[in-house]
Amino acid sequence: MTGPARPAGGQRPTIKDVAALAGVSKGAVSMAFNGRPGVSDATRARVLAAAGALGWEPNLSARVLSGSRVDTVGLVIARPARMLGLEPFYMEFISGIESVLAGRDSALLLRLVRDPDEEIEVQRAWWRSRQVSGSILVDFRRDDPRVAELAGLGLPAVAVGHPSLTGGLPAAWTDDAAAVAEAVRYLAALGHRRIARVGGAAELGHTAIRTAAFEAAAHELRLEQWSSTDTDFSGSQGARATRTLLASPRRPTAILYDNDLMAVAGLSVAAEMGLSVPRDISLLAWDDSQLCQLTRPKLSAMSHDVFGFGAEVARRLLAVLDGAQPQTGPVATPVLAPRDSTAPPRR
Amino acid sequence: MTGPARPAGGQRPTIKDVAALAGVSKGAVSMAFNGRPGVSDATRARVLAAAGALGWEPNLSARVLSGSRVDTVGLVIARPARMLGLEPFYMEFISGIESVLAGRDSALLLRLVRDPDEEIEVQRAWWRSRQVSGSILVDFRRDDPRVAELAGLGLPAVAVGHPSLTGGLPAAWTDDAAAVAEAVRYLAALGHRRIARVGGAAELGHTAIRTAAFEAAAHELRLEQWSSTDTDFSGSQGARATRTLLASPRRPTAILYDNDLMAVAGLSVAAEMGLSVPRDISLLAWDDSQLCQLTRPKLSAMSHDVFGFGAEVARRLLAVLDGAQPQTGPVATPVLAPRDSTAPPRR
DNA sequence: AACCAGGCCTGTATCGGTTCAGTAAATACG
DNA sequence: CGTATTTACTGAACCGATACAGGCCTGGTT
Repeated sequence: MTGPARPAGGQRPTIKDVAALAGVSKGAVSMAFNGRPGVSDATRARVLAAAGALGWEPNLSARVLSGSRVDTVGLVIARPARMLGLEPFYMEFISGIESVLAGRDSALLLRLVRDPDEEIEVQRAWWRSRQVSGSILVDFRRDDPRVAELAGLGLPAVAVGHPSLTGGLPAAWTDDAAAVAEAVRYLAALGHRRIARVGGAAELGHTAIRTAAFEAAAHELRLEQWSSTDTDFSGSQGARATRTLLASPRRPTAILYDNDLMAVAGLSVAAEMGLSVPRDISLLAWDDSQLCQLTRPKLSAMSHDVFGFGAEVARRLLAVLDGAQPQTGPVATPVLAPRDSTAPPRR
Repeated sequence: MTGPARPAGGQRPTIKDVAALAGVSKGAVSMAFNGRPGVSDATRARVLAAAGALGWEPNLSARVLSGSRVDTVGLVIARPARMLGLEPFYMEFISGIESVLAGRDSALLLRLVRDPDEEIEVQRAWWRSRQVSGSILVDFRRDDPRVAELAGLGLPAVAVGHPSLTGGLPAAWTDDAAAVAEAVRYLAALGHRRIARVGGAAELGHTAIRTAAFEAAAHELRLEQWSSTDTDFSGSQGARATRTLLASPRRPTAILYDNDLMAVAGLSVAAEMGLSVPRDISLLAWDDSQLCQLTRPKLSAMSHDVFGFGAEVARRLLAVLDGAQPQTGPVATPVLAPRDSTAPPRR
């Protein structure tokens, strides 16, 4: 006994089936289901019952096609896959984005690519084919080609990065310059006069910003010696850079890292070279993921709320999609979380 | 001087605009653009030129609606956000999935939720509204409600988990039982007679499988003493479990962990308690992300190719979507990567 | 010269929704 | 009680693509 209302196996029901079962027109089903006025309470109830019975949910494509707003947010990350696995940053950032999107029935379309040009291709295709209603852009470079390209496209976007990098796009960023300055001042206040920094990827704009801020702070505090090295953010390069620093004739007494992972690597290099942390060398991490509290000694770090950062970025993008005035501004500045890997230098 | 072919600001061109510019009908544009026969080479060239000039890309929704196959793959991860940030596993797994999807112009729709019931809701909505053409399911539990639910829906899926957990769904898994057995045999061969295990989340099926395999191996090898503790995979719980173990009167001489993070945590607990690794206690990690090589001593680990695992799962799902016979079977078994955290026990 | 076969292209139906003008019935008003 | 207003709903147009039946050439056969 096959009910005529339920189409044959595998077939998903359409609005027509629901309309037939409820004994109304397609239009009425649409109004009822979307909570629009124009149908009586009784009819609305009948429609919802019919939809429930058939397990009907409006076809998203059809909905989008007929002009409804549906928010799918795009995120493209352009870093080598191997590098991503270990970066706690992104997963937490994504979690934050999701926490906001979930409440709005929006979804995150994620794509990992190799380089910025490929990202542009993806963003362009997504936008033109209407797969996304807006995008979140990360990892800006100096003179980032995405700025002009995406602005030209008209793709609504929120950029994660300092305005000096993100052009006219609505942006959100952490004040890394201030954070670096705080970090250096803290180390200097402990008495350190020779401070090194193991930075991130040279091509990324925020690395340059931090490097400049580091130099400025070093000058201002009249440090005896300082240096910045660039890496690819990986643990192995962090280790290598640390090894070089610690093997130099007048080695630094403190090192500032651009992420947690490299600081962890630095910790074992110090051990490997027979140096005690923080007695012989102070280490200061960046991001402050859980990792920092799992090492021995626990890592002091510049700490920020990555989850909240992601959430805020998502909120701003949704606001843009709602047609609100784009909000551009910094989010909370990373603050120092002093733990056991920093101390005054031995004299 | 506004060309009539280019619609006003912000408006994305449609197939109609392209047709007009190329001086042909919509149908011809469709054929030309999709490489179908029925148009002359000259016309095809004109159409492609027009499309390029306008920056036209077919509207995905319209395409899907009119019956074309477009693959969007869904992935829902049901774990607390805080736990995800530090799990290198997922990012690498996702990278692997992406590496395959990218070649097929498919995208990954990602959603993070709190619990399996919420996941079912999401999957159901995605499928019914045709947002995804298939899904990848992870983190199976005993009697997982998703099996029946999604099979009933008819959602094409590939399950990541042992068939004893994934019901009739096409599945891919690592042979954790064999890997645990190898781990225990290795430790026993080194001379360890008291071995403990710090396991993952009790509710996850693969944790149960590993626990059972651990017990079986312990029996088989007539170990003097063994125990398994469950955790939530977090570093802090890994540390706590380790502390308890090492503080017990007849403490184990070797500990096997269910992920890298907890092993790292274990390492610092050992240090904190004045125990030397591997002289006083051997530690063996699981997954073998980059992290294992950044600690001191370097962590021995059960190593597997998470990136490749993700890629294989994606390949199997795409095969299912292509209508091929679903492929169910294990992927490569984790193998031992001995490093510096395991050694014969002190006598 | 008449006919047929392809090749190339147009026109229209279709997918599954939303929207809106229009209509019929119910209610309000004078 | 007749007319204006409101409410509840229908039917058709439309979104932007694809698919397919059919029309018009051109060239080859008989």
